This record gives sequence, C-alpha cells and structure tokens, in this order.
Amino acid sequence: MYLKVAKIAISKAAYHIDRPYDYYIPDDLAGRVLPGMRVLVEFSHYRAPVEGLVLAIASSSRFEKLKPVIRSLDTNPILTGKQLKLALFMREHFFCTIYDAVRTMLPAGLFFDEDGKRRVKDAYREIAVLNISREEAAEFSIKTRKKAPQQSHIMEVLADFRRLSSKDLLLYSGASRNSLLSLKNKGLITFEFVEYFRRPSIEEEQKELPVLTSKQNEVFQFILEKMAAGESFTALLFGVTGSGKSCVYAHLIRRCLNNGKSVIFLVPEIALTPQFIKEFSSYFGNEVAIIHSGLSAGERLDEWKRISSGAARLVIGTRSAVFAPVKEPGLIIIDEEQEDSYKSESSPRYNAREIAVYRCTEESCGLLLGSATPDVCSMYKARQGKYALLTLPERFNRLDLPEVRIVDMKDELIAGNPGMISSFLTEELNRNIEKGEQSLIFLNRRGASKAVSCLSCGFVYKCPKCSVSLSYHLRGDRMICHYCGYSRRMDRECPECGGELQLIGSGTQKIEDALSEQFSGVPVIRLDTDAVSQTGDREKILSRFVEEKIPILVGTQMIGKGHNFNNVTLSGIISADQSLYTGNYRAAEKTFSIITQVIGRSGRAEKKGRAVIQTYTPDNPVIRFAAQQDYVSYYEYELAFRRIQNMPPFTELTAIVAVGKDEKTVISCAGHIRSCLMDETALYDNVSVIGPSPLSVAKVNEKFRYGVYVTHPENVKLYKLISNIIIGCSLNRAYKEITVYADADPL
DNA sequence: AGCACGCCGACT
DNA sequence: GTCGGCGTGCTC
Repeated sequence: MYLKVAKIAISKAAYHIDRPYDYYIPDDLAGRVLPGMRVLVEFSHYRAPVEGLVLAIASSSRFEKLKPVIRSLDTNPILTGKQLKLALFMREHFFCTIYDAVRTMLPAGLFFDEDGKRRVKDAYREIAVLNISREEAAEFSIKTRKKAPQQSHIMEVLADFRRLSSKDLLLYSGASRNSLLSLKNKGLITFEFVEYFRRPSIEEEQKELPVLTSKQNEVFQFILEKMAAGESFTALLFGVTGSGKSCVYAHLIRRCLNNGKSVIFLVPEIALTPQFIKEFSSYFGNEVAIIHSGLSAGERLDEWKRISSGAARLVIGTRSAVFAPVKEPGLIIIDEEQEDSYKSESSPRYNAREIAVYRCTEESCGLLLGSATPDVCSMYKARQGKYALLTLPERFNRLDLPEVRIVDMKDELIAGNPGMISSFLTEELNRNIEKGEQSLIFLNRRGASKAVSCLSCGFVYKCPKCSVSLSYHLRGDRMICHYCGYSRRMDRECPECGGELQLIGSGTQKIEDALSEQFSGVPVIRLDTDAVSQTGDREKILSRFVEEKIPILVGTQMIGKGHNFNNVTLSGIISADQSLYTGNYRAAEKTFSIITQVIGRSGRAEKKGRAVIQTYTPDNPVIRFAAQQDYVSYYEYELAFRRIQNMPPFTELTAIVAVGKDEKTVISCAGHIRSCLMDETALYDNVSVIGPSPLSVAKVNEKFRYGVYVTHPENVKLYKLISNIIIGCSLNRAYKEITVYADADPL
C-alpha cells in the first residue's frame, strides 16, 4: 500500500498504450509532485528516464509494485485541472495521445529537448543598480570627468535613475560596455537580472471606442444580459459585411475586462491579426496578448506567461489561441466562424470551434460566433434554438447592396473572346478607371497555383512522390509540390518531346499580366500567397492600394476579408465555378461564402458598389443566391441537400484513414476498417459506412491514403469503437506498415 | 559457435 | 515509441 500515488501520462507512449500509469511519490518529493507538473520516471525498457505528466494524485493503486517518481521537472503546474480535463477530452474526441493534446495546448518553448534542457530559455535583462548614494555618484562623476569621461557619464545618468537596464544606460551615456564593467569591478554598481517578456511589436495609439448604432446596441445588450446570467451560452452573430461586427466585439471586450474577466478573440488566419491587434491594442493597450504561429518561440512562450499570470487578458490569435490559459474567460469570440482554418489538418485534428464550445461549458463562459455567411451547421443549431441567433442586417450608413451582374463565359467564347476577362467586366473596369474609383479582381483559387504543361504533347509535370502536378513559382524559377515540398528547376523545353512549355491554370500573376496589357499604363497591384511571405506584407500591400489609390487590386481569398475600402466600387470574380465542382460536400458552401464576401467589399461610404460574377454555369443556384446576397435562401437550399445526402448537420461525419507505401495493403486495411465498422454498427439503422475511397489527393510523399467514412446521429457516439479500430489495426501484423488515423468532422 | 537481423511483447 | 529477448539463417 502506497501513501501517495501519481497517475502519470507518458510522453513517449504510443496511442494504443496511452493511459495513466501509477507511480509512487517518494517521501522526499512529497508535496512537490502535483497534478499538471511534468516528472521524470522509468518506463518499460527505456534506458533513460522519460518525461511524464501528472494527471492526478491518488492514495492507492491496484498495482502491486510501483516504480518511483524520480524527480519533478516543474516547480509549478504547467496545466490547471481544467486544462488536464481538456486534454482528456481531446484524447477521446480526436483520437490522439494525452501528450499530443498537451503539446498542442502549450507553447513549444516550454518543452525539453533530447538532453533535457528547456527548448527556449526565459529572457533576462541586465539592470545596473547604483551601489552608492546618488550624491556619491554625482561626486564621482565630476571627479572623473577628465580622466575617465565614459565612466563619468554613466555615473551621471545613474545618479538620476538609480537603476536602469544596461542597454538603456549605455545608450543614454554613450559609453562602452567596458566602462560599465570597470564600474562594476570597482563595486560602485551591481547587476541584477530581471525576467522580461519578449513581445511582438504592437502599435500603441490610444483611441476611444466607436459609438454603437442602435441595432448594434441591441445585440450588445442581449449578450450582456446573457453574460450577466453567469451561465455558458453560444450566440451566432449573423452580420453582413460592413454591419459593424467588430464594433460590437470591442464593446463586449471592454465590458468583460472591466468585470475582471478575460476574452479570447480568434481570427481565421495570421494575415488578419495585424488589423485587429492594431485596433484592439489602441483600446486595450497592454492587456492584449497575441498567439499565432508567426511568433518566435520566445515570443510565444512569453505571451503564454503573460496570459497565465493574468497580466494580459485579451488574447488575439489564430486557431491555437483557443487554448490560451486565461484565468476567467468571460467570452470567446470566433470571427468568420465558418472558416476551414479553424480546423487543424494535422494530429490532433481538432476544430477550435469545438474546443471553444467545450471550454465555454466547462468554464461557464459565453461563445460568440460571428459571420456574414455562417457555417450551415451553425445556422442550423441557431435555428433549432441551441444557439442564440443575433442579426445585424444593415450595412453601416444604410448602404444599398451592390448591383450584381452574372456574366456567362460561354457567350464570351461564342462571341470570340477567349480571354479571362469578359467584355462587360472590361467596360466596367474602364468606367471605374475613368471615375478614379478602385476595383477588386478576385480569383477563386487558393494560392497562385500554376501547372506546367507542354503545348505540343500535353505533358504535365507531376510530383514524383505525390499524385499532384507541380506548380510554378516565379521566385527561384522553380516548380514546387505543395504537398511534400519537392522542387526542381524550371525546364526550358518539354522533357518528353522538346516542345514549348506553358503555364496553365489562371493564376493571379497571369491575370495581373492580362490586365496590365489590356489597360496599359494603369497600375495593377497583386495580393496572393506569392506576394505575401511575411506577416505584415498583406497589410503593406493593402495600405499601398488604399493610399496610392491604385486602380486595380488582383488577389485570392486574402482580399475577401477585413479592411474596409472606401473607394472600391467594383468587384470582379474571374471564375466563380472553380471551387464549386470539386466533389466535396462543402464545396458549395465555401463558394457561396467567398463570392458573398468579395461582392460585399465593393461600395462603402456614399458610393454604391457594383459586382461582376463570371461563370460557365450562370444558372447554378449557389451563384444566383450569392449574386443576390441572399444567405437565407442559400441556407434553405443547402440544408435541403444535406438532408437528402444525410450529411452534417443531420449526421456527424468521421473519416478513418489508412496511410502506407503499399497501395494494396492500404486498400486491404481500409476494407478491414469498413467491415469492423459494419459489424459493430449493424444494430443501428441510422449509421452508415461509406468507402473506402482514395482521398482527393491519393498519394502524398510516396504514401497512399484511403478513407472510410461513417455517418451517425449526434446521439450515437462511436469514439470507443473508432479508437478500438485504430488500436486493432496498429496491433495487426498484416498492417504494421500502415498508419491509421481518424478525423472527426473532416473538411 | 558467433553474429546479424527481424519479429515479438511489455510497458504501472 | 523503445528496448531486451529470442529464433532464424548465414558464415567461419
């Protein structure tokens, strides 16, 4: 019988053996091993001790012989009880190990590398402190003015400040570090080392919050009442582009902070953080912390510390910021809640929205989902009454919606215009150029993907390791695989027949060229992943566009969000169809959302906007509804489809994927998964199994991927079954070369 | 016999 | 995921 037993998750435990292991706490560690701390323990046959995480402390164990905890790696817990519980939740829902979950929740800089050293050190600043009185320092300064002018200057400054960071001290005195050191050797000053926090730079221009309109105020008051009740809730804020959602957010944040609560504010991508950081830090100053993958490891770690300690209570960030260790969250806000980027594409495949729902329930806080085109599933829940539905129907200043024209590109072809830009769009662009108003040209395509193909024999460059074609990148004149990173130099001629090579797929670059040719002398600026390599680049391009009133901005998704353009009165959508016919059940939803956003960009202030949608399928209802800016009708239409197809929100969908080098074994494993699912769910008549079928990109890095899909009602939970299938496959001899993972609610 | 290699099983 | 144990089969 042991007095103190620690239940420990082992960092290196594989999924099938990941469970709490019991260890006894020796007397000399009593009280210094607490839940949420990391410890060193012996495990299995491992030579060196391994890292473990204390999940709980118990007084006894059902195991006879326990090994001891060797030592603690933390002086304070790195996870609270609530966070530990969240890790267990993630393990169950996303089929990962406890440590996978924990590593996702915490900044990487907090972990240890191979030799047991912390990956990122705490940062310290050297402070020079006067060891003598101010008078003595002043006296010293005068006495040494001639003989040691640098030391004299240092002491002159320190006589004023008493203590100052060495860096500032040397700056103010103009002295060298050697002079400072000799003062230290004389015992006149001492050094202290104080921890400081590395911070991403933020602008600090104090501003007042804008006043709420009466409609905005209604929404604001409604949420205030909900928050005052002190219970968890979810509200969906459905507000068209330009209806002032962020104004409502700002007022809610202020209220939370005033009430001593914290707020987590999520945005879909890094590129959108600067504008919110700028806006919110002008209202809330140092209360703002930033969490996204663009930060250095040190900055990330230190922002985490500032949040943990309660020094920063407004967290702005991307997906992973949903784990921010705020003490008392009052509200979690997810802007553009329908965005796919809230879903992680690597293990653990969590969705920040789902984590937020969980946290809000556990921590009795509010969740506010904001969107101009809500996720069909979110709107369904709102209509069912599970979420409160709030609407901001009006654009600021009661602006009219843009006038939208759909252009059938088939007619253009018949009329002898094979180009990417229809004659109508050309006319409209000309009108804008003459009036000095600006236009957006949007290409419905991720990135600037351009395949390289031969004009004479049709040869297309493929990645040798993946089932995709290579895309051409101007930078470095190379062809690159977006899946595995393989790259090669651009050839001058076709390797098959020696013919001429061309770039296919209308990238933004190509449109930019076409526009420059068509409107010679008119400046065109481009915004896409190629043009934006660092955080802040997007902002720079957008502000150039605004300030220099560049007539035409060409871009991808990135131009659809944030930033208000006052002088933009025309949006052109080059090929609305491109993302519509991809076979994914959410393709229509994505298309509707992006077209609506782009159309919404045009027309602000007192100028009415226009939009042109180019398509080969002008009668497609998705395009029709988007043109009318009619979300509600689109929603009804989409929902009817989902009902027939038995897809979310009417069912829950989980994918189980087998990955491996030998395609036959992968297929056989996926078949095995299918039969396991069929056997175990035979009793349910509302569970169905689909597949196996290859993923849309069937091969990545020489590994084939086949998925089996299972749909089930919300009240039928298959976690245990799916977990057992994954474990079953990993223990099955025949499938030892195969990795199996599950993806809940896949994209 | 001596060894390299692959497979298996245990993990508190 | 990692390591020791053990069997197989090859070579001196």
